[in-house]
Order: sequence, then C-alpha cells, then structure tokens
Amino acid sequence: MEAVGRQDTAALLRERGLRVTAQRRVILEAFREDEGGHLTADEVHTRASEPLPELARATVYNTLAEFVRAGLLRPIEGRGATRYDANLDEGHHHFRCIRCDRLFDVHPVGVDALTVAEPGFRVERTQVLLEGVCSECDAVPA
Amino acid sequence: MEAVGRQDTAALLRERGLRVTAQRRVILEAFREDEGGHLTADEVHTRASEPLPELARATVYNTLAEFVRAGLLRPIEGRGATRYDANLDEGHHHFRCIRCDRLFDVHPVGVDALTVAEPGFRVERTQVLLEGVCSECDAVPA
DNA sequence: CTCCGTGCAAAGATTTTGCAGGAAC
DNA sequence: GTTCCTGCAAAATCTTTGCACGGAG
Repeated sequence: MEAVGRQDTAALLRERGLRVTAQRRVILEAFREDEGGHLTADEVHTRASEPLPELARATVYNTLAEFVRAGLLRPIEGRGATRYDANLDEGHHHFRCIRCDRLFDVHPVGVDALTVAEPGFRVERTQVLLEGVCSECDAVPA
Repeated sequence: MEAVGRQDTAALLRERGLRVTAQRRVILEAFREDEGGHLTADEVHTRASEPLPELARATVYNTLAEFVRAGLLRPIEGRGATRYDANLDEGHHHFRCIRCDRLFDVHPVGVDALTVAEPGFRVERTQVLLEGVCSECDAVPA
C-alpha cells in the first residue's frame, strides 16, 4: 500500500536477519514497483535485470525462497509458474483470470471463518483462489 | 463415494460424449480404485500402466485434460505436480500436508459464502487450499 | 577474516507438441 | 470410411543443485 523508499529496503532486509546485497535489494524493489505485486520468478528476473544485468536466474529463485522463509513474500501456486505476493495482509485472497492469466487481490465476503481449525489437521496456511474472467477480458469478444 | 463397476465406466464416457478406449477406461478406473482420488499425472500413469503397459505418458496428460473439460475431474494445482480430483462435490475443499505432500478432502465450516460474486469479476471456480501438517505426520518427531 | 550469497552451468521435474498409424463410431 | 485418439520422441517450461569465487558483516 504505502510506497517505501529505496533506503528502507536495506533496513527491511536487515530487520529480517538477511544480509544486504545488491541482488536482494533490486529483487525486493521489483515488487514495490509492480502494481499489484504478483510476479513470477521469470518476471522478477526480467525486471531486476534492468538495474543489475549480471543477475542470474538461480539467484532469483534462491532469493525468492529466502524471502518467503523470512516472511517478506507469499507464494501463490497455481497454473504454470508460481507467483509471489508482496501483500502480506492475511485477509485478502486472489482472483486469476483464465484468459489473461493475471492475478488480482480480492476481499471476498464471508471467508473469515476459514481460519477455523480443521479437526485432525494443524492448519498453518490458507489459500483461496477464485478463477474466472476479469472485466477487461470479458469486454473482448474472443 | 459409491463404487462404480467397470461396465459403468464405458457408459460414463459415452454419456460425456467421449469415445470409449481402453486407455480412457483404465485411467478413469485408476481414480475409482484410489482412496481419496487425488492423483498426479505420474501416479495415474503408474497405476494405469499395470493393466495397460503400453500406455504413454503423453496419452495420460491428453486424457486428463480431456476429462477435465468433460467435467469428470477437477485439477488441483499447487506445489509441484498438479493433482486431479475425482470428487466433484462442489462443497468440499482440500488440505495439503506440507510434510508428506498428500492431499485430503475437508469440509471446513463457514466457506459457503465463498460463492458470493466478486464485483468486477466473473467467478467460475473457487479453490480453497488449507496447508499444514496432517495428524499422521504430526505424530512423528521429525 | 569468516561465512554466506552469487553466478554459472547442468540436471531434474513437469507438461506440451508434431506427426503417423490405428481404433472407435 | 471418417474422425479422433494414441504412441513415440523431442522440446518447452519451470525449478533445483553443486561448486568455486567474491562481497557482507
């Protein structure tokens, strides 16, 4: 929601016990600059390569996994490549357009009870994915 | 829920407008014989290869996609390989154990309101995935 | 200085595609 | 007989791994 300055990026990394490197900074900033903030590893690589052309794909994968462990990102698994969500708000869920494959944040009504414990299972995470056609694609005949 | 005989398998395929072939029959029967019915393409291939050793992997993928289009299976996307669900009951959702990676059917309380239309999006499908540790894995120290 | 992160390349896993032969209807 | 499915093999996609160098703390 709130835009965070570049200098804060380093502080955020340090806060989470992560070493500050140029790679981590540009990767984290790629999410801040993205409207919506739902990027695939490949998209992150493309964007972060602009300021840092030497950046290897493997580093992107390693770093994204690191960020997930540190609680900076949340992986959204679905069709094809995994997308990473920088919006850590527990109350939101996702809508994927089956036409354009984009991912949107949504706040559906009536999902709050989902945190209810399931007997026999220790629930640690909940992922709600709505699928359909977004208004933009719905306007197109095809 | 109810076990369906082999002879019904062919009828079911015909009903859905699908040609009846040995491959499709053994693939569909693999789901009936599986407790829980959440198989990956590879698991389907392994099981269906028993009665039909010539069965190619590509055929399994093609056939599963066909079955999804025909409404016989529902794809459950998540970490790693996609699992296919033979339980078409709209009211159930899934729990994945992050230790053993198995998928269980669950009926969490309070999810009914999820079918609520999301303004601006035409929702066609809803996928709720709970993640955590199953009771079986929870009993193991590691 | 020490440790951890990075880059490179290669392998691994999953899924898709093209085409010719063959079976279902 | 016509149409659609299957098998084979190869490629495309997405992700992980091993190892040596180099920069962060």
